[in-house]
Amino acid sequence: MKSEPAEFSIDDLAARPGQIEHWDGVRNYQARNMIRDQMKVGDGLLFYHSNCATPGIVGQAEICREAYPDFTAFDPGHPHYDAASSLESPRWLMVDVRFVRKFRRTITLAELKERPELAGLALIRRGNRLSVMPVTAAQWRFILSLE
DNA sequence: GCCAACGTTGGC
DNA sequence: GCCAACGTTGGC
Repeated sequence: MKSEPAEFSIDDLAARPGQIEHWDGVRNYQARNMIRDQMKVGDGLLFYHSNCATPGIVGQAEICREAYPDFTAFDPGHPHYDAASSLESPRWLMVDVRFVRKFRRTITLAELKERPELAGLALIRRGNRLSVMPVTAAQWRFILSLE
């Protein structure tokens, strides 16, 4: 799962009460469907810092609440407001995530790209800008071994 | 700041 | 349904 560290970093997550935060702001249908259909309590996730000096994977968290309406879409004053989403028929969903650990170092995007074992990783496939992407068990293990 | 690679919008 | 215009993402 991607986040711009200037907006919300892994350190921000670690500093939250209970080290839990709702993952709001996903406004892409493909990403929403993954949130809705695939994320289960206890699933691990890799926390990726995007749009920053050193983009890369910085740590690990886990899903602690399954999909529910993204309430930031209901607030006209919120940057993620969407008039087409309502309490009765919510268009956008989010999960809650819990901090697990921060890596000793950032596993950089450049490094991920040069590893043949990760050639199929959704994150590095051309043009993939989704904020939420799947990781296979083998990719997961390999990425953790890089730390 | 540039620009590729998207996704969305809306006229037709 | 097509597609041009536009907006966004995000690496570099």
